[in-house]
Amino acid sequence: MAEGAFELADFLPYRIAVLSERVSRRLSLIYGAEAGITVAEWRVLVHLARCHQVSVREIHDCVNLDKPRVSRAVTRLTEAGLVAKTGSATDQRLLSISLTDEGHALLGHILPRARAYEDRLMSGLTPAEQITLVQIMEKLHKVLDADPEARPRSRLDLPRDAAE
Amino acid sequence: MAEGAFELADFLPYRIAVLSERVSRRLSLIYGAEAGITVAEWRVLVHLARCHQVSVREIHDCVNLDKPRVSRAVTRLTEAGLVAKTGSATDQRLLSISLTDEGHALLGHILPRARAYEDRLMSGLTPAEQITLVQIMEKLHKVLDADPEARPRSRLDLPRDAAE
DNA sequence: CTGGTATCGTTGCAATTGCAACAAATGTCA
DNA sequence: TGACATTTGTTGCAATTGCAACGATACCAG
Repeated sequence: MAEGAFELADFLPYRIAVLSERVSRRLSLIYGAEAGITVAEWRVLVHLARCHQVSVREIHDCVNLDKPRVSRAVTRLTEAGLVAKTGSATDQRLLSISLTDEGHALLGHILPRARAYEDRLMSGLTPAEQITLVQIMEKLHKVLDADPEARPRSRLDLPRDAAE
Repeated sequence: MAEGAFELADFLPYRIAVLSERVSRRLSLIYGAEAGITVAEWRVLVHLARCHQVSVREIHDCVNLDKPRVSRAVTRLTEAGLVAKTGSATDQRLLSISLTDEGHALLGHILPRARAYEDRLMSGLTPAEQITLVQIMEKLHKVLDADPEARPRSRLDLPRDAAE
């Protein structure tokens, strides 16, 4: 029985990967069709909407993209006029990246649709289930946090709202 | 308030993607270090352990990999001696792909570790939560099943054990 | 200052990916 | 039978990816 049938379809990492890819691909239709935006560019834009003046490294730390990916995404977004990058005055190494008006406008278009998509997903769950899902995902993260072999989490992905 | 801060870290598709990538990367250390196996090759091997004589298309249908990916994975696995591909007698187009003894041996090594990893993940959840997680993921899939824009699910990923 | 070290953003490069085109084999229908 | 569509597995190719190395700037100890 040690090698009882191994059901890939029941294997939790596989299940999560399949769901994740399906959810992501559907989402990418929204920002991909609306503007030729990739997932990296999407994450950068969204992050900039919140943190208005940030460096490449800060983005890298916050949205689960490696530095080269952020760098190239920012380059493309700059060429597309959605983002402006200016050198920091105090530290010549740093870039100060921010949304342009055009970038804000684009997000104004896309964010509502992204929210609507999330709402549609959520609508399949009861409010209790919505909370439970987040809690369970957090517990899985906790297991990985305790695993020295696992890649650490981005700072911003840690639970934030817990009572201090 | 229509543009109340959009928290990427609270956005469900992002959350799922981050967790999925973290879980997958940790898993890939197991089959990647054990043998230079990629995720595509891993899925093909596992599928072959269950379905002993299958074609490329069948694998493609079952493990959420596109045909070229399966084809190349099978090629590499064949070169590595883990898999044998023979032409079908009845239909010259079809390949009949199966594990070699060496492939079985490798899986004998890796599967217990994969199971142990899954168990470790699961150990962070109560038994009730384990069931709930699967149910919730299934509900999210259901939402996507109803969405004509979403990519359809693989046959094998549909819930199977439901009472007929 | 000055040499060594760390940080920042970029670039190179090999490998992977996704998608479409493709040849070969089979099926279909007159 | 013979033209046409379908299916199967592979290949081409452009684009993306992950990782390491790099130049440039800033920090720091003596």
